[in-house]
Amino acid sequence: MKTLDVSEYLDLESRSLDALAPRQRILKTASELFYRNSIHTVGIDRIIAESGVAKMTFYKHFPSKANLAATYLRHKSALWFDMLATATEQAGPAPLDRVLAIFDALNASFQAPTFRGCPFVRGLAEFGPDAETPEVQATLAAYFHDLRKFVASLVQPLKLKNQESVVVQILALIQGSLVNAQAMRGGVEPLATRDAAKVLLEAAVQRG
Amino acid sequence: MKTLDVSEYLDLESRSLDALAPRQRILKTASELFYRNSIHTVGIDRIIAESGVAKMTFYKHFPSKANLAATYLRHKSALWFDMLATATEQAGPAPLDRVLAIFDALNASFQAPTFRGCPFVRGLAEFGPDAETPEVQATLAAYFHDLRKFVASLVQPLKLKNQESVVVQILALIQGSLVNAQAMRGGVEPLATRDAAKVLLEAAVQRG
DNA sequence: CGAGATATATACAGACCTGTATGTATCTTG
DNA sequence: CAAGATACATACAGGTCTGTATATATCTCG
Repeated sequence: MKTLDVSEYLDLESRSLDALAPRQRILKTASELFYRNSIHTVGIDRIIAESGVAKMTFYKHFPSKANLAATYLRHKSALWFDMLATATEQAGPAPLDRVLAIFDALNASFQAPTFRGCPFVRGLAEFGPDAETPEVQATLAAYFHDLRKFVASLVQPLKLKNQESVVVQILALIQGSLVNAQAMRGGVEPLATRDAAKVLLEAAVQRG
Repeated sequence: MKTLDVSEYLDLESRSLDALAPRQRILKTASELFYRNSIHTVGIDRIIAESGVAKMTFYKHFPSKANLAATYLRHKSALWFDMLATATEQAGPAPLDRVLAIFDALNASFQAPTFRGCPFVRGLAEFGPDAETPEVQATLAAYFHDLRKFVASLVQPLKLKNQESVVVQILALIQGSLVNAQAMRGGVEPLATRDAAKVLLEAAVQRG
């Protein structure tokens, strides 16, 4: 997992727009618009208008829209991994609890009225393999790589024989619960995927 | 599950382009372009050019691009449910086998070099709640509703106490394995989610 | 054959897109 | 205070987008 400078991203959420420097104001506005709608349906002009910034200022800070999109994704990734680290650490030392804390964190984020699914799955949908935006695609690939590494680091202490399979199962439950929450807002048993992860982990532990 | 006329969609895949009537030719071309890339990044002009059809002919058959997008999604839905029905029926009468057949079908489709993830998850990513395309959004909602009903109909014979939770778990594994396959092409244990479904179903049966 | 439907070719309107050019104001800092 | 960096406002170039208009050709079928 590459280290990432989160200083740029962390307090973007709490501060109000006009208390931020132009670059942060652009990033905050773009982040909300990109996530609420989609990247392709939000134009530079709208981001500039809503962030109250001049066009030249925008292009001084972000050389292209693709670079802004990649920065937005890195921003979301930093926030998400920060939340994951906090949640798993607070869950105590037991590996099982730490993995299950992921699903508690997910369920909490589903409650937000602004929840719109996983930014990275949605990014994959918009920027497929044929898209000519290498920075965006590299950012997406890095996220999925890092998430897998993170889950593996939580599962690793269990010393399971088939660790790779269990990691893939947990990842599937994570992504699947995100899709479920996005596709059927509320009409879904919130604890179901958490319970599933518990059953799978306990079964894997028993098998050794 | 609403009945759907699949006659328009079924043999679209096998026949060559110039053996099809204009409407089918447009739909086949659009389907491939939309799925390989995305809906927003493929323009009407490109679909017209590659399907070898005049612009007026296109707008005679499809009143708008949104209508074509919805038709594309219905096309994908019909193919997918048709494949699911075949796979589950061929799996025999045992409910467990029938559910697991879903994952065998999924793993088979992951092998195709044209695989690009779930068209409906990707559709959600492009057409969020704020998009002004009611036909597309209704088609997406119908798909997720139908998939849930389908899984429920497979689980129902098991007469489980917590059937709703098990259905949600299976759905999460389905969507999660689709995301995994799209995000980490090949670098994933193919049988992991199938095994997970088996463990979860057996545990649920034991609990009654 | 002949008429109506269907498909074709091409041009165009109007809106939106990303990115640049030009010039002015404000803010920081030595 | 003065100078350089930073941000502002506005206009514009060149491209793409969806959808329409106009006129011609081909195909079906009574």
